[in-house]
Amino acid sequence: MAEVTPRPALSALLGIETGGGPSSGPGRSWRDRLIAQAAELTRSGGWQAITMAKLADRVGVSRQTVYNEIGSKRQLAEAMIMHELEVFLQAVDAAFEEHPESLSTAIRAAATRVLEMARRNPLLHAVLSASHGAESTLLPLLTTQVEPLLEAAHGLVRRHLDTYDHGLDEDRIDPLVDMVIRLVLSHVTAPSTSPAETAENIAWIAERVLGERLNP
Amino acid sequence: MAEVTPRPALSALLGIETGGGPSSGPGRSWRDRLIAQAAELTRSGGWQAITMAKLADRVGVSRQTVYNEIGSKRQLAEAMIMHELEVFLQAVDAAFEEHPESLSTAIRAAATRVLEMARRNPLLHAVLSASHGAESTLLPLLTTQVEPLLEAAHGLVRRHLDTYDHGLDEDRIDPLVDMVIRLVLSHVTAPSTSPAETAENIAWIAERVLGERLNP
DNA sequence: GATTTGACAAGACCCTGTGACTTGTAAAGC
DNA sequence: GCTTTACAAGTCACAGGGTCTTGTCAAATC
Repeated sequence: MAEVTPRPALSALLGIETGGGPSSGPGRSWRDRLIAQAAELTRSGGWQAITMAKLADRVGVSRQTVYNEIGSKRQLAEAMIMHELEVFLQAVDAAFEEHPESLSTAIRAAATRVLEMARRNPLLHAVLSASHGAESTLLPLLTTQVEPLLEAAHGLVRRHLDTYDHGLDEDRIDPLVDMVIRLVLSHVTAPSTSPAETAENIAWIAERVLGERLNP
Repeated sequence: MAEVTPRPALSALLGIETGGGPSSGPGRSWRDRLIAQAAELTRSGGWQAITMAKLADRVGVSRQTVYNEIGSKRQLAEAMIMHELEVFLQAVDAAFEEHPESLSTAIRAAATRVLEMARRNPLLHAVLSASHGAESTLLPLLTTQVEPLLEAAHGLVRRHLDTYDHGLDEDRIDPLVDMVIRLVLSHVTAPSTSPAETAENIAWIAERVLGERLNP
C-alpha cells in the first residue's frame, strides 16, 4: 500500500528526477522495487542494518544491478526519502482536493492523514521528525533535503489556500500556513492525543484565524 | 545576569526543592554557585566535558563539598536544568505580568523573550529543544523532566489566560495554549525569521483565535 | 560544624590494533 | 541487460589495556 507512482507535479515540486528519465520501460521497475524494498528494510531493521548485498538479495537481483540502478548508498537514501516525501505530499494534496467546500475541513483531513501516516510508518516519522529537529541515523543524509520539504509543503498548502476565498490579507497567509505545518510536525514528533483530536484542534484554530465563523 | 533566585511559586510549579530547605543561610550559596558554574561550563564546553573535580576547582571548593551539596552528577544535571527552566518560566511569567491590558501583547512579549533567550543561551536552547524532540548529550537525563516542563508552561500560560476576559469556550482554551507553546518551541528548534517577527505572527494568530479584533 | 584531604573500589571512557564485513569499481561471461 | 568474480579502500565490531571519573569512606584541619 501507498507504493503508488507519484504524480509529476509533486516530483517537480521537490525538484528531483523520479527515475530513469527517457527509458521509462523495464528499467524503472528494478529501481522502484529496490527503493520500495530499501524502505521496507529501513522500517523493520533501521537504515544502518541495510547493506547493498542484502538489498540486492531481497529483490532478487545482483549487487551490481543495485549500483547500476541507484548509484551509491547515499543516493539510495535520498531516493528512499524522496519517495517517502512524495507519498506524504500526495496525501496532503489529496486531502485538499477532496474538500473544496471548506478550508478547515480540508486542513482537518490533511492533518489527520499526515499524523496517522507518521504514526504507522516509522520511516516517514523519522523523516518528518528530522525536518523538525529530531535526530536519526540517516539524518546527516537529508539535512540538505529538509528545507525543500518545508518549502514544498508550504507551497502546496498555500496554493490550495489561494483557491478558497478567505478575507485574509496577503501578508498574513504565510504565517498561517507556517503555523499549520509547524503544529502538525510538532505533533508528529511529540504527539499529545489522537490524530483525529489533534487535527480537529488545529483545524479549529485555522478556522478562527480565517474567520470562517466569526461568532459561535 | 539572569541568575536570580527563583520565586517560590515557580519552583512549586515544577514540583522541586530549590535548595537546602530549612537552612537557607550560607549552605545555599555553595549550591547556587556550583549550579551556576556548572551551567557556565556546560554552555562553553558541553555537559560531557564537566567533571566533578573541575567544577569543584572552578568554584574554589573541594570535590567532597560538591558531593555534599549536590549529591551526584545526575542530580547536578537535574538541578542545572531546573534552574534554567525556572529562568525560562520566570521570563514568561513576567511578560504576562507586565502586559495586563492585552493578551496578544503579553503573548508577543513572552514569545519574543523566550526566543531571544533560547538564541543566546545554548543551555536553555538545548533543554527547550530537547523538550520538543531534538537530541542532546544530557537529554537522557531529562526525559523525565520534559513532561513537567510542558505542564508547567501550560499551567502558567493558562492561569494568566484566565485573568483576561476572552469569550472562548472552556474546552477551547487548552488547544490554544498548546498551540502557542508548540509554536514557540518549534521556532526555538527551527527558527525562521527574527524573534520579534516570529512572536508578532504567533501573537496575531492568538489574537484572531481569541477574537480580540474580529474585523480588521 | 563545616570543609578539606587522602585513599579506595567500581565503573566509564579512550585509544589501539585486529579481523571481518561493506562499499564502490572493473572486467569477463552468459 | 544482468550476473559473476575479483579487488582496493574504507568502515565497523570487538577486545585489550591504561587512564580518568565517580561515589563513598574516615581521618585531619580550620
